[in-house]
Amino acid sequence: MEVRRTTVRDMRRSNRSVILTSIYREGPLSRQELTVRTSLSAASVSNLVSELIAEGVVEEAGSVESEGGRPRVLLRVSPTFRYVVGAEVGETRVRVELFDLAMNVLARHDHPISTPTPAEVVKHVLEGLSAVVATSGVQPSEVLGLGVAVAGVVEDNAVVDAQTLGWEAVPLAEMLAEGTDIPVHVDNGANMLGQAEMWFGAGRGATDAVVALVGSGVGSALVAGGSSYRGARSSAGEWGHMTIVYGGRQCRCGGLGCLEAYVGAEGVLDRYRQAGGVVEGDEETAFVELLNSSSEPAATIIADTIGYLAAGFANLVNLVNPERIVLGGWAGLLLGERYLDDLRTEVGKHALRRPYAQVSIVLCELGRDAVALGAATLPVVRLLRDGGAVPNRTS
Amino acid sequence: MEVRRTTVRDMRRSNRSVILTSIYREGPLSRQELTVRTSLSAASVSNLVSELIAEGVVEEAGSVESEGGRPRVLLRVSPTFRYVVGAEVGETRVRVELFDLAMNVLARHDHPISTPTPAEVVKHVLEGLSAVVATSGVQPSEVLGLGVAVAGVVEDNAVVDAQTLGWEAVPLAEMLAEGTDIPVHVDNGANMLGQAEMWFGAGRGATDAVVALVGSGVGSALVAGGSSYRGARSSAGEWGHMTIVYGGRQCRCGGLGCLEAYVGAEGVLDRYRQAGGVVEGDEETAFVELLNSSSEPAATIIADTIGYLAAGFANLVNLVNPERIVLGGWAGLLLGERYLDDLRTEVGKHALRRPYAQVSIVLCELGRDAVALGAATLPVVRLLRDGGAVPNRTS
DNA sequence: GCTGCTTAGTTCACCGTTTGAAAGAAGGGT
DNA sequence: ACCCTTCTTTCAAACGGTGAACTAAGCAGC
Repeated sequence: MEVRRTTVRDMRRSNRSVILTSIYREGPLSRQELTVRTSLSAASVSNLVSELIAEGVVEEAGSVESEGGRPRVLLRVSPTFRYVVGAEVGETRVRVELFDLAMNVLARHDHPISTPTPAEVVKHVLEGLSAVVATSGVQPSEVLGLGVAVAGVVEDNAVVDAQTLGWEAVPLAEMLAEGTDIPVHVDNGANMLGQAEMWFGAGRGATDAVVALVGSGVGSALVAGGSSYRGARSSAGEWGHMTIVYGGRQCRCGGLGCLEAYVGAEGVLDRYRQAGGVVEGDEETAFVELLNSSSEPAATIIADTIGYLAAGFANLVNLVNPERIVLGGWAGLLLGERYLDDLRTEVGKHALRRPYAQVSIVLCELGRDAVALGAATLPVVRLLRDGGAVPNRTS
Repeated sequence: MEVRRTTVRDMRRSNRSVILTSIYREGPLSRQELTVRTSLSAASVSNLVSELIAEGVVEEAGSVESEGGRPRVLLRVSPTFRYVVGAEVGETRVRVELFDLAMNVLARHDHPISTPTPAEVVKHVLEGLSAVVATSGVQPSEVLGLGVAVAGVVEDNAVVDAQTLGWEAVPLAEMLAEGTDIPVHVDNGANMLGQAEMWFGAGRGATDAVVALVGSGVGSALVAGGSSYRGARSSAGEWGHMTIVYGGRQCRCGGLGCLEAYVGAEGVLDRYRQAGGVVEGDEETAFVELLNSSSEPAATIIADTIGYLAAGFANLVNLVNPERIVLGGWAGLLLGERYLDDLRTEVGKHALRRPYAQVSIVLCELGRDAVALGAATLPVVRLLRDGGAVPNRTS
């Protein structure tokens, strides 16, 4: 029932946000087009836009001739108004990237890690932040915010639970804030990858979608009504541990018959070995080898994997009725590149006709390096929501 | 990205809506309490409330002494300001009920049906509408709206697909509107039952919940962020056809291993028969008999059913991270009354620890007759959303 | 009954916001 | 030079929320 009062000032902020968001998300637009899209009056658009231009958030970007009359002046969010930094805390590295508001990478900094403590991660992220700011030549005061993606459950900017890192109840944002004046946002890695795909990849234009990530493990990001859905306590989207074979294979989560135990790369290779298959090397090369193998057990395992994955997709289709499912993750991409059509038809066998007919199943476009990009959108989201009002910090 | 402009009049409507909704949902409140809850100024609350009182939407309802000062005057939505009608189009009957705004039933009208055509349903609903209006003595102009619940997928007030009725693409609201001046809303039956539970039953206070309905078939209503989630095209919540045993029992939807094939009453009885159990009578008495049986096969079937249902619940818990799951439907209630604790512990075996710890699993409080009640909330929702502005009709 | 105290609700001048109408600006055509 | 079209800005008017001052309504103590 979260209804909020509105005051006369909220109105202006809200309309600034509407205009700024339109300009940012729907490319260069003229004031005229803005009046149509936002259904604000031309007077208000003019008023608000001139304010945004005066503040430097928006700039004019050429003009386009109209039908016989005065040409329209195009507006865009000034890419260099502010900059944003995204960080990916992975299992093997900490990557920090600095972007302008058009999301061009201006600097990158990687640091290898292995089973790091929170303090180490904080140190590496802050080092990376300093490094990318320094190499890009951007003033620290021009950095709008730092978004950090972590592989774990994140509640209120704190990492509540990150099993792969062995973390529990780590106030990461707070810890980072002690080392920088730049506003810090922390969020879940899968959601950030999903966010990147939704804004810049295969999810563009969709409002109800699922970004399904299949790697060694399996997860997903849910998008409902245009924004990320996190459930009651930020842990929604745990698609990998959905029971799909009641009483089936043991999963590392302790349960039986989880989807992850069948379609996660680890589970797939394990099933392959049990079927007599032989694989060597690290997980990824082994997985590729399996996919390229022409042996009988390999073919069976792959077909079964597609079947299980299809059932997992069908469960999503039935339950949340998305308009689009975006398949990603390194193993998901490897599978999808080869068997996307099979997957689609298999989903049709498990899903209800109507929602199946309404969903399109596509592959991720951005690859797994988009996590930092997704994280960097966090400050941008905030900028757009606040209508271009930037927190004034002393720096 | 559905962002909307705000005008100075939207503001007033929005704030009227905030106040009216608070009064309606959070019981009798004083102006003083409204200023706190809505964070509006006392001046605005006073202003808006006096307008609402002048229009008759809100009325004063006694007063409560405060700590030593002037007593607070309690406000409530006037139960007799307008009336609403809810209709349930079931498989065996059309029930129409008329409520005041406090949702007291003032009149009821039932009509038995069997495999009816759309035209017949329209006729019976309109007859029921006339009947309840007549017997209650309410003026037709005082009826705010008619909500109709149908067992099928409803998109934009039209029944898109109702398999049990054999309907496809039936513009039900339009057809009904030809026979009455009262505004008509049509929606899915499971969602309406969920809505009733969320407002008046076991779902009160929750913002992220699932109402799980187990009868002969299995369905659910999803509630996300305080309002019903319908997915991209209104068919979200098809929980019953989630694959839970890959390659398992044939389901009537055509798929294999759907949850419904294991925990729907039909599926349960079928499994019982296959295990050598003998049951007689109609489905419901047979189901009760099975539950009351002390035979070995019955015990096994029941334990298995709880297990499957738990896995289905766990999938919800993992995927959508609700704060509450409300179990209903006639079979669900029969099971839940006996085995709710077992069910809870079984869910714990299939779900991830964190989201499991955050969810509470409870039983429906309203029984299955609440469908019409839920449908009747549709016009109320609209009234609250519009801040008490009623469509002025000539009647 | 009067006074003082406390809390609830109302009135009013003021500020900020959107808006329609009118005016202005910028191009093309003749 | 003039008119036409289309985009953009200016301006007075209308409207809504707010803080501050004010009124209302109860209680307690004397």
